[in-house]
Amino acid sequence: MSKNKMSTEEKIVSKALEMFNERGIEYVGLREIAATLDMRVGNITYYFPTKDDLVNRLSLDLNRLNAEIVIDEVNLSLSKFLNILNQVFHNHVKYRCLLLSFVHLLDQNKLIAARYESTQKDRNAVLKKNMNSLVESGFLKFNEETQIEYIVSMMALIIRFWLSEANVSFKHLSSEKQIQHYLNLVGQLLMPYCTAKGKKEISIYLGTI
Amino acid sequence: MSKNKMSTEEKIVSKALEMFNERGIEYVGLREIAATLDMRVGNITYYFPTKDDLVNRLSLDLNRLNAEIVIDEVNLSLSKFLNILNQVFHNHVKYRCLLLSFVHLLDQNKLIAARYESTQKDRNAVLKKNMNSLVESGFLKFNEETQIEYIVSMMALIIRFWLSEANVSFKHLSSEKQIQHYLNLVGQLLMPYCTAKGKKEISIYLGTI
DNA sequence: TCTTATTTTTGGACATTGTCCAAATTTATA
DNA sequence: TATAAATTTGGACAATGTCCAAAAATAAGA
Repeated sequence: MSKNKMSTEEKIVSKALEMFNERGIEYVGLREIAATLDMRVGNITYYFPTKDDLVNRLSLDLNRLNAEIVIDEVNLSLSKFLNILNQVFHNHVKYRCLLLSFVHLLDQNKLIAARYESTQKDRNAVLKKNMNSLVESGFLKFNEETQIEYIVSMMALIIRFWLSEANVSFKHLSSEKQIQHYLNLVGQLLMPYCTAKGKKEISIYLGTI
Repeated sequence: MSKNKMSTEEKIVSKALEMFNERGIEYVGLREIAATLDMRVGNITYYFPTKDDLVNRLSLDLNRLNAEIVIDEVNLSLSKFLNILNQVFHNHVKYRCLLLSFVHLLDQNKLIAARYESTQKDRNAVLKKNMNSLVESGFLKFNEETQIEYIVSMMALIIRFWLSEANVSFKHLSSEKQIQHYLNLVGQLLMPYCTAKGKKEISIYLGTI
């Protein structure tokens, strides 16, 4: 992280993320970022012609970070699943500015909108596949297909907006405590559809974090 | 709604809501609103010194609208509860611009933030009281107190962010269909904690909307 | 090493934004 | 009708994202 060997572009990206996270994308001007880095605005627009391009870069970085999370689909357990969610939530905190501007970004930033469109269906499909894996390994049990759809919808809602809600309702709590709370919600969401084995593992996982 | 007998202030509020809903609060300039109403910006700032004041006015209007919804706390049933939620969701659609900018408004608009702070705890308390009413009238049954807390947390999340998610995931659906979807989610959320009587009423209510 | 390209950085312009205010106009009051 | 108050105007201000020609710094070729 030593600032010396950072390229100009890296410096801009890094500082922009820092300031955006602190005060919100919409409320940090490019000139402020430039001033902090002791350069002029035009220099930022040399690397990122528009602010949307800069924000899009951050969005790509978050995507890459999330893509690094390995999902063991064959041997999936409930604790592994919750652990993956835990990692996703931590990435969200690192790029919190994006999640807090989620709605506006999607109908303002064409670049991000286009990419999101193509990945969101995949995400829900992966969630659904994970639930089916957990059924097969005896952690979950559903009576109807609609119950899986319901669980997936709820999870999608939590994953997309947990940080937004935490930001308005649990601002006084640490990120760690916030994540704990929403992991707990996911656990309780799954509870009614757990086998005895599943209930046990959730309790253990939630008890140890 | 005839435009003639509207005062200047009413015209501004009405047109601002219309344009904000259409394109987002942050992306509609005061000069655009003024131009549409064939007046100058200064005229808007005469009634609303800052844009925040104008937005705050809309927020107050939404609060008033929601306050008009009558909650029969003594004879509450599940269908009545879902019906109330239905009305709230319709009000949200009318003031959609506010809900879509929810996060930013709360850490940008001091006026709205202060008011929200004082009402949000009440709202959760009301939700909790409603759940207890539904237990007493034999619609719901909880084994532990934590289950009620969980249900209330989930409902709060849905109520605050259903419109945001609908805006990114179900843009192609009509508002009516969107509301239907999220009422359904609430129904399925309650299902595992329903008595036979409760299950029946939810099925009926969700089957008829 | 000197010259020529190429990349990077600068400084200033532009239209637009929210905010502000003195002057002009309209409306109400006495 | 004369005076006071409320409303509307037009123009200013600083800050925003975007853009571009010229200057500076770096790399490449001789």
